[in-house]
Amino acid sequence: MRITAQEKDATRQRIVEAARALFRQHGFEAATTRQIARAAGIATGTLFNYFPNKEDILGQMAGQAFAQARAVFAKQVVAADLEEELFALVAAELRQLKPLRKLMDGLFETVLCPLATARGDGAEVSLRVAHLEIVDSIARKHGLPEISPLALQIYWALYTGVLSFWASDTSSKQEETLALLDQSLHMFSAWLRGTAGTPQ
Amino acid sequence: MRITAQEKDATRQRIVEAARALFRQHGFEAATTRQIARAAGIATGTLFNYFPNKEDILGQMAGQAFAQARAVFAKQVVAADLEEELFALVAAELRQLKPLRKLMDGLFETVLCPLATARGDGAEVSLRVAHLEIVDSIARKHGLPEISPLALQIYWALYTGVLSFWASDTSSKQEETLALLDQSLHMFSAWLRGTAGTPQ
DNA sequence: TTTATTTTATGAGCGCGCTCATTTTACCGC
DNA sequence: GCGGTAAAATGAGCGCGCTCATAAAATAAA
Repeated sequence: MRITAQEKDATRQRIVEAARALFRQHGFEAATTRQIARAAGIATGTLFNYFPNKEDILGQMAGQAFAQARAVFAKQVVAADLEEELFALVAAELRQLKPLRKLMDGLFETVLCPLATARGDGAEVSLRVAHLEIVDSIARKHGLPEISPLALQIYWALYTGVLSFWASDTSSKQEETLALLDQSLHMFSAWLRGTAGTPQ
Repeated sequence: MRITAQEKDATRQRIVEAARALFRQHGFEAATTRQIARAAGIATGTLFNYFPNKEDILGQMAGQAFAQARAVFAKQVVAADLEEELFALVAAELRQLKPLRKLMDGLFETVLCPLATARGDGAEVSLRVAHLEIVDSIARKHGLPEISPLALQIYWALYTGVLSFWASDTSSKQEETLALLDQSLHMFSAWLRGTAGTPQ
């Protein structure tokens, strides 16, 4: 029973869309994998042939949003300095993630949790690594030598801090999140400039 | 069946000690509430008369460690500046938390997760609020006007970043964590000084 | 076409955290 | 002592995420 790649992808996407609807309606925790499977027209067990666990379904949705954000970001005008460009990057991500905002708690448990450092389970790492690679490339473009692992660690802490604040930011246009992001990046890039010359 | 407060406390502590042993032996996830209850000499259901959920048992253990750390910190010599004093505070916490280091993943899911901001479920908030209150009092003691909610948000992001890095820091004396803490606090306090005079 | 082989789908079943109707226990006034 | 009462303990049971032995389906070999 060999099946074409497109058929598999179609099923995967059916699962994701079924999950999207149920997550929106009931929330991440309350929506059950049995419901999702039923809505996607497959058996419960089959769902786990396509995704290793429930959280990775949400991870897939988030991954698509992040990919979209990167695409949007890639073709927009280059900002003047590092700080502004990082701001634009994260702002683009938030814009794409907006429909998933209320589901972010489901993502923080493993995919975006700061602990995602060293366990290397797959999706969680790829989201982190993918983002940090862009950050690194932006920094390089602005003439910074190389961002140390420690600096990336600090950046990631601030980044997840912004995301988690945003997840429960109910202000109309998320101005509070943008203020937090602005200040975080301001502090970070000032610190980066300050330690650029020092050894390590 | 009225029971004295000390009897309740004794049972609570028996549960915590049983859980401590089983968590250490099997890890947080693998140790089951049935095992813990059996080891503590009570029925499964009874356990949930003493703790609302499994994670709060670990939360209790962590809470005791944090309280101990605060006690140690309170009676040590005052550091010269804000940065050093915050460093001493967190270092004291890490020292007390050391036996729980491998269990930290169980704590990050809700108790220490950056999301703990606005949900206000109890233990998670009290750990956060308790720590931030000490930070605030230290800052005041060093003549800083008042730490804005935004600044506290940034501090908490950095703090949880340090804790989560530490949770999987296998270097012998956690030097890498201490370096991260040092740099994080250096950046934060420099930023604090820089924005102290500016309007918000 | 028939048989063998491999891939995919299936859903009963497992152990989990946790609940709740019921039973047991400790204390009161008499 | 002895019911009455309220607090606390109990464990069968629930629904969950997830597994895995089995069935079904698709291809390859004959």
